[in-house]
Amino acid sequence: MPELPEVETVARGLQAAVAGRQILRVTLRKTDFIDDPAVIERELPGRHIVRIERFGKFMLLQLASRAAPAAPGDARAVVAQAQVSEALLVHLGMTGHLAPHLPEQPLAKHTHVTFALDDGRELRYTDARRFGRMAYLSGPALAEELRRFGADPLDVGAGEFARRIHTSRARIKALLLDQSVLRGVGNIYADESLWKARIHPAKIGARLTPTELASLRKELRQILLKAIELRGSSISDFVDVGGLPGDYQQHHRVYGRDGRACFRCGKKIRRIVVAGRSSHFCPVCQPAPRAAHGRRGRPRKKTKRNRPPATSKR
DNA sequence: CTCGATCCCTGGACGC
DNA sequence: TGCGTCCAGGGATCGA
Repeated sequence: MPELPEVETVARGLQAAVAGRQILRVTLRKTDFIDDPAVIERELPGRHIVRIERFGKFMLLQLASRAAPAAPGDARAVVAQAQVSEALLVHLGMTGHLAPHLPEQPLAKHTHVTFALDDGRELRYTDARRFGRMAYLSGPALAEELRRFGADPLDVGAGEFARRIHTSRARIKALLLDQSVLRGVGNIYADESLWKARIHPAKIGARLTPTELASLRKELRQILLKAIELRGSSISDFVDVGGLPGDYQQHHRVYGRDGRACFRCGKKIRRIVVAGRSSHFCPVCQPAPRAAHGRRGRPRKKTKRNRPPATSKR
Protein backbone atom coordinates (compact mmCIF):
# COMPACT_ATOMS: atom_id res chain seq x y z
CA MET A 1 0.00 0.00 0.00
CA PRO A 2 1.55 3.23 -1.06
CA GLU A 3 2.68 5.40 1.82
CA LEU A 4 5.37 8.04 1.73
CA PRO A 5 8.29 5.83 0.63
CA GLU A 6 6.27 4.09 -2.04
CA VAL A 7 4.85 7.33 -3.39
CA GLU A 8 8.31 8.87 -3.36
CA THR A 9 9.56 5.88 -5.33
CA VAL A 10 6.85 6.24 -7.93
CA ALA A 11 7.26 10.02 -8.12
CA ARG A 12 10.98 9.67 -8.76
CA GLY A 13 10.34 7.07 -11.38
CA LEU A 14 7.84 9.25 -13.14
CA GLN A 15 10.11 12.26 -12.90
CA ALA A 16 12.77 10.30 -14.75
CA ALA A 17 10.34 8.78 -17.21
CA VAL A 18 7.87 11.44 -18.23
CA ALA A 19 8.96 14.89 -17.02
CA GLY A 20 8.96 17.29 -19.92
CA ARG A 21 6.46 15.29 -21.95
CA GLN A 22 3.31 16.79 -23.32
CA ILE A 23 -0.10 15.25 -22.81
CA LEU A 24 -1.86 14.97 -26.12
CA ARG A 25 -5.06 13.15 -25.25
CA VAL A 26 -6.92 11.90 -22.21
CA THR A 27 -9.08 8.78 -22.15
CA LEU A 28 -11.25 8.14 -19.11
CA ARG A 29 -13.02 4.93 -18.21
CA LYS A 30 -14.31 4.62 -14.67
CA THR A 31 -14.23 8.05 -13.09
CA ASP A 32 -15.73 7.80 -9.60
CA PHE A 33 -12.33 8.50 -8.02
CA ILE A 34 -11.84 11.70 -10.02
CA ASP A 35 -12.95 14.96 -8.45
CA ASP A 36 -14.25 16.39 -11.72
CA PRO A 37 -13.71 14.23 -14.80
CA ALA A 38 -14.87 16.92 -17.20
CA VAL A 39 -12.17 19.25 -15.92
CA ILE A 40 -9.53 16.59 -16.52
CA GLU A 41 -10.71 16.09 -20.06
CA ARG A 42 -10.81 19.80 -20.71
CA GLU A 43 -7.63 20.97 -18.99
CA LEU A 44 -5.06 18.26 -19.55
CA PRO A 45 -4.71 17.89 -23.33
CA GLY A 46 -1.92 20.08 -24.65
CA ARG A 47 -0.26 20.51 -21.28
CA HIS A 48 3.38 19.81 -20.57
CA ILE A 49 4.29 17.85 -17.47
CA VAL A 50 6.92 20.05 -15.90
CA ARG A 51 7.87 18.02 -12.88
CA ILE A 52 6.58 15.23 -10.68
CA GLU A 53 7.01 15.33 -6.97
CA ARG A 54 5.53 13.78 -3.89
CA PHE A 55 3.37 15.67 -1.47
CA GLY A 56 2.42 13.46 1.44
CA LYS A 57 0.85 10.44 -0.18
CA PHE A 58 -0.02 12.45 -3.27
CA MET A 59 1.93 12.84 -6.42
CA LEU A 60 1.84 16.28 -7.91
CA LEU A 61 2.22 16.33 -11.65
CA GLN A 62 2.99 19.97 -12.14
CA LEU A 63 1.76 21.26 -15.43
CA ALA A 64 2.91 24.16 -17.53
CA SER A 65 0.38 26.72 -18.43
CA ARG A 66 -1.08 26.28 -21.87
CA ALA A 67 -0.12 29.84 -22.61
CA ALA A 68 3.53 28.90 -22.44
CA PRO A 69 4.08 26.30 -25.11
CA ALA A 70 7.72 25.46 -25.51
CA ALA A 71 9.42 23.77 -28.35
CA PRO A 72 8.11 20.21 -28.35
CA GLY A 73 10.16 18.05 -26.07
CA ASP A 74 12.20 20.90 -24.74
CA ALA A 75 11.64 20.33 -21.07
CA ARG A 76 14.14 22.97 -20.08
CA ALA A 77 12.26 25.75 -21.75
CA VAL A 78 9.04 24.59 -20.22
CA VAL A 79 10.50 24.40 -16.78
CA ALA A 80 12.14 27.78 -17.08
CA GLN A 81 8.91 29.66 -17.42
CA ALA A 82 6.61 27.40 -15.53
CA GLN A 83 4.47 28.98 -12.90
CA VAL A 84 3.52 25.72 -11.26
CA SER A 85 0.21 26.82 -10.02
CA GLU A 86 -1.46 24.05 -11.90
CA ALA A 87 -1.15 20.40 -11.06
CA LEU A 88 -2.68 17.01 -11.43
CA LEU A 89 -2.97 15.41 -8.00
CA VAL A 90 -2.81 11.65 -7.94
CA HIS A 91 -3.37 9.58 -4.82
CA LEU A 92 -2.69 5.89 -5.32
CA GLY A 93 -5.01 4.79 -2.54
CA MET A 94 -4.38 1.13 -1.84
CA THR A 95 -3.92 -0.30 -5.28
CA GLY A 96 -3.21 2.57 -7.63
CA HIS A 97 -0.49 2.40 -10.27
CA LEU A 98 0.68 5.15 -12.58
CA ALA A 99 3.27 4.25 -15.17
CA PRO A 100 4.16 4.77 -18.81
CA HIS A 101 3.45 2.05 -21.33
CA LEU A 102 3.93 1.48 -25.00
CA PRO A 103 0.64 1.82 -26.83
CA GLU A 104 0.87 -1.72 -28.18
CA GLN A 105 0.99 -3.13 -24.66
CA PRO A 106 -2.43 -4.51 -23.77
CA LEU A 107 -4.41 -2.50 -21.26
CA ALA A 108 -4.07 -3.93 -17.80
CA LYS A 109 -7.27 -4.75 -15.98
CA HIS A 110 -8.72 -1.78 -14.10
CA THR A 111 -7.04 0.78 -16.29
CA HIS A 112 -9.20 3.83 -15.77
CA VAL A 113 -7.20 6.73 -17.18
CA THR A 114 -4.82 6.94 -20.11
CA PHE A 115 -2.78 10.00 -21.03
CA ALA A 116 -1.36 9.82 -24.54
CA LEU A 117 2.06 11.49 -24.53
CA ASP A 118 3.89 13.33 -27.28
CA ASP A 119 6.56 10.64 -27.54
CA GLY A 120 4.03 7.98 -28.42
CA ARG A 121 3.84 6.39 -24.98
CA GLU A 122 0.82 6.27 -22.74
CA LEU A 123 0.79 7.17 -19.08
CA ARG A 124 -1.77 4.80 -17.60
CA TYR A 125 -3.53 4.83 -14.26
CA THR A 126 -4.84 1.54 -12.95
CA ASP A 127 -6.55 1.02 -9.63
CA ALA A 128 -8.48 -2.12 -8.80
CA ARG A 129 -10.16 -0.80 -5.67
CA ARG A 130 -10.39 2.81 -6.73
CA PHE A 131 -9.48 4.08 -3.29
CA GLY A 132 -7.23 6.54 -5.05
CA ARG A 133 -8.02 10.04 -6.11
CA MET A 134 -7.28 12.20 -9.09
CA ALA A 135 -7.88 15.91 -9.38
CA TYR A 136 -6.77 18.82 -11.49
CA LEU A 137 -6.34 21.93 -9.38
CA SER A 138 -4.92 25.35 -10.08
CA GLY A 139 -4.27 28.65 -8.40
CA PRO A 140 -5.92 29.29 -5.06
CA ALA A 141 -7.79 25.99 -5.13
CA LEU A 142 -4.49 24.12 -5.38
CA ALA A 143 -2.92 26.14 -2.59
CA GLU A 144 -5.95 25.62 -0.41
CA GLU A 145 -5.95 21.89 -1.00
CA LEU A 146 -2.28 21.56 -0.10
CA ARG A 147 -2.75 23.62 3.03
CA ARG A 148 -4.97 20.93 4.49
CA PHE A 149 -1.95 18.74 5.08
CA GLY A 150 0.52 18.74 7.92
CA ALA A 151 4.29 18.68 7.97
CA ASP A 152 6.42 16.40 5.86
CA PRO A 153 7.94 13.90 8.30
CA LEU A 154 11.28 14.06 6.49
CA ASP A 155 11.58 17.80 6.95
CA VAL A 156 9.73 18.58 10.13
CA GLY A 157 11.86 20.10 12.86
CA ALA A 158 11.92 18.89 16.43
CA GLY A 159 9.94 21.83 17.72
CA GLU A 160 7.14 21.61 15.23
CA PHE A 161 6.95 17.84 15.55
CA ALA A 162 6.64 18.08 19.31
CA ARG A 163 4.03 20.79 19.07
CA ARG A 164 1.90 18.84 16.63
CA ILE A 165 1.95 15.71 18.77
CA HIS A 166 2.17 17.04 22.26
CA THR A 167 -0.81 19.35 22.09
CA SER A 168 -3.26 16.60 21.23
CA ARG A 169 -5.37 14.29 23.33
CA ALA A 170 -5.58 11.77 20.52
CA ARG A 171 -3.64 8.54 20.52
CA ILE A 172 -0.23 8.67 18.95
CA LYS A 173 -1.18 6.09 16.34
CA ALA A 174 -4.13 8.22 15.26
CA LEU A 175 -1.91 11.28 15.13
CA LEU A 176 0.69 9.57 12.96
CA LEU A 177 -2.01 8.51 10.53
CA ASP A 178 -3.68 11.93 10.51
CA GLN A 179 -2.57 13.59 7.30
CA SER A 180 -3.31 17.02 8.71
CA VAL A 181 -0.70 16.40 11.42
CA LEU A 182 1.98 14.74 9.31
CA ARG A 183 1.61 14.07 5.62
CA GLY A 184 2.60 10.73 4.20
CA VAL A 185 2.66 8.30 7.12
CA GLY A 186 0.45 5.23 6.81
CA ASN A 187 -0.18 2.14 8.84
CA ILE A 188 3.07 0.32 8.13
CA TYR A 189 5.49 3.11 8.94
CA ALA A 190 3.44 4.28 11.90
CA ASP A 191 3.74 0.84 13.50
CA GLU A 192 7.38 0.44 12.58
CA SER A 193 8.41 3.81 13.99
CA LEU A 194 6.43 3.32 17.21
CA TRP A 195 8.13 -0.01 17.76
CA LYS A 196 11.56 1.48 17.15
CA ALA A 197 10.82 4.35 19.52
CA ARG A 198 9.28 1.97 22.07
CA ILE A 199 5.97 3.79 22.26
CA HIS A 200 2.64 2.05 22.63
CA PRO A 201 0.27 2.97 19.78
CA ALA A 202 -2.56 3.86 22.16
CA LYS A 203 -0.54 6.32 24.17
CA ILE A 204 -2.02 9.81 24.24
CA GLY A 205 -0.02 12.31 22.22
CA ALA A 206 0.04 14.80 25.06
CA ARG A 207 1.56 12.18 27.32
CA LEU A 208 4.62 11.51 25.25
CA THR A 209 7.74 12.58 27.06
CA PRO A 210 10.25 14.90 25.40
CA THR A 211 12.54 11.92 25.02
CA GLU A 212 9.82 9.92 23.31
CA LEU A 213 8.95 12.78 20.99
CA ALA A 214 12.55 13.21 19.98
CA SER A 215 13.01 9.49 19.50
CA LEU A 216 9.85 9.10 17.48
CA ARG A 217 10.72 11.90 15.10
CA LYS A 218 14.21 10.54 14.58
CA GLU A 219 13.18 6.92 14.11
CA LEU A 220 10.29 7.77 11.83
CA ARG A 221 12.57 9.83 9.66
CA GLN A 222 15.26 7.17 9.52
CA ILE A 223 12.78 4.43 8.74
CA LEU A 224 11.23 6.46 5.94
CA LEU A 225 14.63 7.27 4.46
CA LYS A 226 15.71 3.65 4.59
CA ALA A 227 12.43 2.58 3.03
CA ILE A 228 12.87 5.09 0.21
CA GLU A 229 16.35 3.73 -0.34
CA LEU A 230 14.86 0.26 -0.75
CA ARG A 231 12.07 1.58 -2.98
CA GLY A 232 9.32 1.00 -0.48
CA SER A 233 7.52 -2.01 0.91
CA SER A 234 5.81 -4.46 -1.38
CA ILE A 235 3.36 -6.36 0.73
CA SER A 236 0.51 -6.65 -1.73
CA ASP A 237 1.09 -5.58 -5.25
CA PHE A 238 3.14 -2.45 -4.99
CA VAL A 239 5.68 -2.01 -7.76
CA ASP A 240 7.56 1.02 -8.96
CA VAL A 241 7.26 2.67 -12.35
CA GLY A 242 9.44 0.01 -13.90
CA GLY A 243 7.42 -2.82 -12.39
CA LEU A 244 10.05 -3.60 -9.76
CA PRO A 245 8.85 -4.38 -6.22
CA GLY A 246 10.37 -2.67 -3.19
CA ASP A 247 12.46 -4.42 -0.57
CA TYR A 248 11.63 -2.69 2.67
CA GLN A 249 9.09 -5.34 3.70
CA GLN A 250 12.12 -7.46 4.59
CA HIS A 251 12.97 -4.93 7.26
CA HIS A 252 9.56 -4.81 8.92
CA ARG A 253 9.87 -5.40 12.62
CA VAL A 254 6.24 -5.50 13.69
CA TYR A 255 3.94 -4.89 10.76
CA GLY A 256 2.21 -8.12 9.81
CA ARG A 257 4.23 -10.05 12.40
CA ASP A 258 1.59 -10.66 15.08
CA GLY A 259 2.27 -13.85 17.00
CA ARG A 260 5.93 -13.89 16.00
CA ALA A 261 8.89 -13.02 18.17
CA CYS A 262 9.89 -9.45 18.81
CA PHE A 263 13.26 -8.74 17.25
CA ARG A 264 14.36 -7.02 20.46
CA CYS A 265 13.02 -9.09 23.33
CA GLY A 266 11.56 -12.24 21.83
CA LYS A 267 8.06 -11.71 23.16
CA LYS A 268 5.18 -12.28 20.82
CA ILE A 269 4.13 -9.30 18.74
CA ARG A 270 0.49 -8.41 19.27
CA ARG A 271 -2.11 -6.86 17.06
CA ILE A 272 -4.84 -4.58 18.35
CA VAL A 273 -7.10 -2.03 16.73
CA VAL A 274 -6.24 1.60 17.39
CA ALA A 275 -7.87 4.44 15.53
CA GLY A 276 -9.73 1.87 13.49
CA ARG A 277 -6.52 0.38 12.12
CA SER A 278 -4.70 -2.79 12.97
CA SER A 279 -1.71 -1.91 15.07
CA HIS A 280 1.23 -4.20 15.65
CA PHE A 281 3.41 -3.77 18.70
CA CYS A 282 5.51 -5.55 21.28
CA PRO A 283 3.76 -5.71 24.67
CA VAL A 284 7.11 -5.65 26.46
CA CYS A 285 9.06 -3.05 24.51
CA GLN A 286 6.00 -0.84 24.12
CA PRO A 287 4.24 -1.02 27.48
CA ALA A 288 0.59 -0.07 27.59
CA PRO A 289 -0.16 3.41 28.88
CA ARG A 290 -1.65 3.53 32.35
CA ALA A 291 -5.42 3.99 32.44
CA ALA A 292 -5.45 6.10 29.34
CA HIS A 293 -9.07 7.18 29.62
CA GLY A 294 -9.14 9.27 32.75
CA ARG A 295 -12.68 8.93 33.92
CA ARG A 296 -14.16 12.25 34.84
CA GLY A 297 -11.12 13.78 36.43
CA ARG A 298 -10.82 11.36 39.27
CA PRO A 299 -7.41 10.39 40.50
CA ARG A 300 -6.66 6.89 39.39
CA LYS A 301 -5.24 5.11 42.32
CA LYS A 302 -5.12 1.45 41.86
CA THR A 303 -3.80 1.08 38.41
CA LYS A 304 -3.10 -2.57 38.08
CA ARG A 305 -0.04 -2.63 35.91
CA ASN A 306 -0.55 -3.51 32.32
CA ARG A 307 -4.12 -2.84 31.53
CA PRO A 308 -4.23 -3.24 27.76
CA PRO A 309 -6.74 -0.89 26.21
CA ALA A 310 -9.95 -2.45 25.03
CA THR A 311 -8.91 -4.62 22.18
CA SER A 312 -11.77 -4.29 19.80
CA LYS A 313 -15.17 -5.68 19.75
CA ARG A 314 -16.49 -7.26 16.71
C1' DC B 1 -12.06 17.56 20.08
C1' DT B 2 -11.87 12.78 19.58
C1' DC B 3 -14.07 8.68 19.10
C1' DG B 4 -16.15 4.54 16.71
C1' DA B 5 -18.98 3.07 13.00
C1' DT B 6 -19.91 2.99 8.22
C1' DC B 7 -19.15 3.32 3.51
C1' DC B 8 -16.41 2.97 -0.60
C1' DC B 9 -14.10 -1.28 -3.59
C1' DT B 10 -11.99 -5.69 -5.13
C1' DG B 11 -8.75 -9.42 -4.71
C1' DG B 12 -6.94 -12.75 -1.89
C1' DA B 13 -7.22 -15.92 1.96
C1' DC B 14 -9.80 -19.21 4.15
C1' DG B 15 -13.52 -22.66 5.27
C1' DC B 16 -16.41 -26.14 3.65
C1' DT C 1 -13.40 -26.67 -8.16
C1' DG C 2 -16.40 -23.49 -6.53
C1' DC C 3 -18.86 -21.08 -3.72
C1' DG C 4 -19.60 -17.86 0.49
C1' DT C 5 -17.53 -14.95 3.95
C1' DC C 6 -14.23 -12.11 5.90
C1' DC C 7 -10.63 -8.93 5.74
C1' DA C 8 -7.36 -5.28 4.28
C1' DG C 9 -7.02 -0.23 4.41
C1' DG C 10 -6.97 5.67 3.30
C1' DG C 11 -10.14 8.81 3.64
C1' DA C 12 -14.69 11.04 3.98
C1' DT C 13 -18.57 11.52 6.77
C1' DC C 14 -21.76 11.23 10.55
C1' DG C 15 -23.42 10.83 15.12
C1' DA C 16 -22.05 10.15 19.95
